[in-house]
Amino acid sequence: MIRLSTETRQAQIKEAVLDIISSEGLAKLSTKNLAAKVGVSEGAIYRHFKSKKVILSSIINDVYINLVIKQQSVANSNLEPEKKLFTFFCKQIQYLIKNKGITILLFTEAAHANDSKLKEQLLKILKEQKQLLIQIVQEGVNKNIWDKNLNLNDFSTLYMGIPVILN
Amino acid sequence: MIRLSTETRQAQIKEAVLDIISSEGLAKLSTKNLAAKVGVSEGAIYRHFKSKKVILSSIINDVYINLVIKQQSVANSNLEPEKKLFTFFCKQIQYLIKNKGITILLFTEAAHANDSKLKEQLLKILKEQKQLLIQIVQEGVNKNIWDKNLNLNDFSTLYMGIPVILN
DNA sequence: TACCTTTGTAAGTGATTACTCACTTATGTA
DNA sequence: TACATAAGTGAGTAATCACTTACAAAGGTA
Repeated sequence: MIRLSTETRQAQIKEAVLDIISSEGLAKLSTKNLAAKVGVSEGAIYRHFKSKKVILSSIINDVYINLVIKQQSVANSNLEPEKKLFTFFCKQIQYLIKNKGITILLFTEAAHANDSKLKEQLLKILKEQKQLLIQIVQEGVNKNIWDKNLNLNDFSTLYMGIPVILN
Repeated sequence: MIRLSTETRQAQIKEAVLDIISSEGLAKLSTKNLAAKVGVSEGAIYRHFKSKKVILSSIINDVYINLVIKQQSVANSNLEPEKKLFTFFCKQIQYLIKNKGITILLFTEAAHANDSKLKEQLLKILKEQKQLLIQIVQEGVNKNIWDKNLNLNDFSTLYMGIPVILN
């Protein structure tokens, strides 16, 4: 049997989770199916993650690190607001396309609402993104690029929904 | 024991399904939990529905009858396009608010993608709604109320997503 | 009253779930 | 080479899943 480090296996497992979700649906995400996809026994999964929930939690945390942090640097950059908004949006779309299973995971897991910890993680990401959007739009309004009467909050909410609709 | 007609029980069961989904989440929608909510034994559920899938299918069919049919009559009415669009939108929002569990059911069931029959039913509803929207917007464009350069398809897709975002 | 259909229940069914455990084996280090 | 540790396995676990079945009893009809 091939033996790999915990770090490698964790990455493989998380990749397999998104693979299963996007190709077979969330309902097929059983530990048995997951282990088969990775090519190890079910027990091996539990060598690298404490529970199934922790795997999902770790994936959501990756979203924060790989997407939201980048979006933060865009929002705080020296770019013009219009360019910022465009880049912000592109980063989101690119990320969701590159990690197809994530949208399903984020929104159906929120709907299931079993685990409050996962839900909190999700809300943290959405709140952070919305705050960044408001920040960008506010800057644009201050620079007279966009209409003063624009409702920051509503606009940002709408803007965040677009990737979901597309999905 | 109290005995009620199949029609009454079916309505009770469907109501209980939406109740559980909106208050506890889709994952808690087990036949055991459902039976408890209705106040009968698990076996009684199967007196009135052949399977769990059939219950969900019946609920989705109700959406078609109670929402889409009404939206059809709005689209085909003598109202002005602007008024039509507004009424169409209101009907949708009102319905989703009144039946809170339905949005979750529709979109997470589509994400789970277990059952192709349910998925077909969903797509039929979405297609029908989109077609009605295109019809309304086309009429508005023809009457020079809205810009000719409006992309009918994209606009309709966006418009349909709004209730989802709000939800 | 006799009888049939419908609605109900209690106690199951096998399948699947997430997860555990005793045990084996590979690997880096002293 | 010896050994501790980390990685992996196979066969379990109890719990839960959707669903079934044998039987009881309510209610309408003759």
